Amino acid sequence: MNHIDTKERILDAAEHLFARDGFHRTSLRAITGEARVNLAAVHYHFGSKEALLDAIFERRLDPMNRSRRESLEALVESARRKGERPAVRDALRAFILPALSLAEGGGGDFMTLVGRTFAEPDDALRGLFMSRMQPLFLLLFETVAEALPALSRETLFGRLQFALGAMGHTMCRRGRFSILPEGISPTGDPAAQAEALIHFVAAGLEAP
Amino acid sequence: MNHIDTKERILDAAEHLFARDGFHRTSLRAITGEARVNLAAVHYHFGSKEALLDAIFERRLDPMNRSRRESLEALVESARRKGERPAVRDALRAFILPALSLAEGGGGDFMTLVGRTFAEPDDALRGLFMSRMQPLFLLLFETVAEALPALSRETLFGRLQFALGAMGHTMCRRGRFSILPEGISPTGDPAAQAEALIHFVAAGLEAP
DNA sequence: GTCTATACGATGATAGAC
DNA sequence: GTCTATCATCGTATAGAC
Repeated sequence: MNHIDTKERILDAAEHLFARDGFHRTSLRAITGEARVNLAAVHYHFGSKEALLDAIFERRLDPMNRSRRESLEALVESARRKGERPAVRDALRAFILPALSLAEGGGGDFMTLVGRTFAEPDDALRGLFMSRMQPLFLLLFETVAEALPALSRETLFGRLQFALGAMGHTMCRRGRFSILPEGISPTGDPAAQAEALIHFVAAGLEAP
Repeated sequence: MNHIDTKERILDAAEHLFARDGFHRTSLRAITGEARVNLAAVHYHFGSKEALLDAIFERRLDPMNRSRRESLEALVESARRKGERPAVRDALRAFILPALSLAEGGGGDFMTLVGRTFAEPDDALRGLFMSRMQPLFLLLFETVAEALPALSRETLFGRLQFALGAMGHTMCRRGRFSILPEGISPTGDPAAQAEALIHFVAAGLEAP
């Protein structure tokens, strides 16, 4: 009867260790050790190490993306009612703020894991993440296309790739900077950093 | 007497396979198989799988970064002589064009590997790359700081992180797009894509 | 249905013969 | 310098206890 506890304990331990050490460097034995379950429980409940990662995504990403979708659709609808175009910044905010909320509400490990997986060299792992993100990326693309009708779809697509790269890298590093010029102590405020990111990306997308 | 050939053959095979399959998914046995050398030769010549990756970086990254450094220093010097400020776009070009040249001149595998490592979740691997890049990143920071004196150093540092994220992600993916909206067939011209990237990033850095 | 014990092939690393 | 042999550890698979 404690199979739910077992699954949740495995998910919690794996989320924490995958975020801290990366997928490939985390062994199933480390996960089952931290979760205090048997090694074979992972394969019984999830099937494989990769499927365990997928289950982590399912648990947190799907609800977060539903919230993002609702915000984006409300933004487009509201702009249409007023006969205006949606603002690029509002579209970016609808995409970024749910991630910020999750990160500040105890889901910091997960957001680090998301950023790492978006930048993942291993296409099999990246595919797990991207297949859940693709519909939302397409919606973001169409929303920004409405906001910036002067850009060709090809140009906008290229710029959105750059924008996602900047956003993914920011989420992935989450304040862990590798290079620090003399006298720089970066702000630790995630909300301010999110606004700076939105400002940067919006300027790039809106470039002539 | 063929130890030089052995080292070079291992480096070539490892560069190719690390770029194609990623570091963790490439086994030493696959590398030594392709290079047609004994498994233990890797540890004799390089010491470990990680040290092999580091040797790959040393072989290509150090010459490329010397070229970047010369371009950046020439840019700053030329602007000072004319009593002007360097242009953000020129600084970005000095940084990006050597990578583009290498990619188009047969070093495509290496540039893919660089992009992958910049986005690498494993801090040990990422550190190998970052320690070689740090001096150049600092020079890029100081150059852009001269180009944009109105920005505080904290603001500029944050924006440069976003910019490096966009650049790294672009190099990492190198035309392999995961999401393609209806009717989009992205340009395959690397030079045009590099200019679009410079345009995007410059707009973000120069935002008010 | 849940969970455990145990074993399998492959991996990175190492020691020592030549 | 090069090679063979060997090691601990990895993800995975399965048989069987409760």
